[in-house]
Amino acid sequence: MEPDRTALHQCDAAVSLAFSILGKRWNGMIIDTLGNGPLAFSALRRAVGGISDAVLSDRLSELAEAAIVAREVAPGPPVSVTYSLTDAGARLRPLLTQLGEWATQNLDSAPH
Amino acid sequence: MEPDRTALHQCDAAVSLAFSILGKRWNGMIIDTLGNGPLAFSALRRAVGGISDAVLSDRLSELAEAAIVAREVAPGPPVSVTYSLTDAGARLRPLLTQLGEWATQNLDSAPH
DNA sequence: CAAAGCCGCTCTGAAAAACAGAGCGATCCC
DNA sequence: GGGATCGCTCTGTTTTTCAGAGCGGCTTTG
Repeated sequence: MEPDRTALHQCDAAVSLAFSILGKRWNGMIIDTLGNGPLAFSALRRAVGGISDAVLSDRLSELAEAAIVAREVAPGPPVSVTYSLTDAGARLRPLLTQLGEWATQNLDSAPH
Repeated sequence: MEPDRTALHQCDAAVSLAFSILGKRWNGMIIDTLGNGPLAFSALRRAVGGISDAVLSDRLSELAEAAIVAREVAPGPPVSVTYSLTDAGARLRPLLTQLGEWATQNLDSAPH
C-alpha cells in the first residue's frame, strides 16, 4: 500500500531532527549550562541540578557524538575532564536564550 | 544546610522552564505540526508519525493545560475535535523554524 | 602514614514513561 | 448489515530514567 497522501501536512523533518536531540530530558539544560563556559563533570552535575551521574554521563556521550559538546581530558595528574560547546553547540545559544524568553512570557512558572 | 554557593554557574531558570515542555519527546514535533494549521486528533497522529494514541492524547492534555494548544470540540453529529495553536504556541513557531535550520546545518541527518 | 574526600565514571535494581495493540460507543458509507 | 473512521481509554510489555552504591586514582587533613 502506498504512503498516505491524504495527510494535509507533515511534521518538518528538520524540526524533527532538532528534537531528536533537544526533545530528550536534560539535553537543553546541559547545552545551556555549558553556554556559560566549560565545566568539569561534577561541576556540570551541580550546575544542572537534579540530574544523576548515570544520565549525565549518558547524555554527554550522545552530545559528544553529535558534535555538540567536546570532551577534553587534561592529562594529569590529576586527570581532569572538561566539557565545552563545539561551534555547532555554540550556534544554539541564541536560540536557547530566545526559548527562555518565550517561556517566561508565555508559560506559567508554577506548573500545576 | 545552605545551598551550594561554590557553583560557578547555574542553568538558567527560564531555559529550564522552556524545556519542561519542549524537553519531552514529541512535544516539539506536535507544536511544529500544528503550526501549519489546525488538525483533528487522527490527522495529527498521522502527520507527526510514529506516536501512539495514548501518548498523543497525553501530550495534548499537557499542552492544552499549558495553554500552548487549544482543543475545540465542534458539536455534531458528527462530533469532531480540532487542535490548534494558541497565541502562546504560535509565538513559538519562528523559534522552531530556527531550530530546524540549526539542525540541518549542524547535525548529521543520519544519526548513529 | 592512614582516613577521608573529590574526581569521573559504571553497575544495579527499582520506578516511571512510552510503546503497540485491542477495545469501545458513536457515526458514516455502501 | 458490514466495514471504516473518529477520539479516545485500557492492558500489558519494553524502554528510559532514576537514586544510590561502588571503584580506582588522586589530594587533602590530621
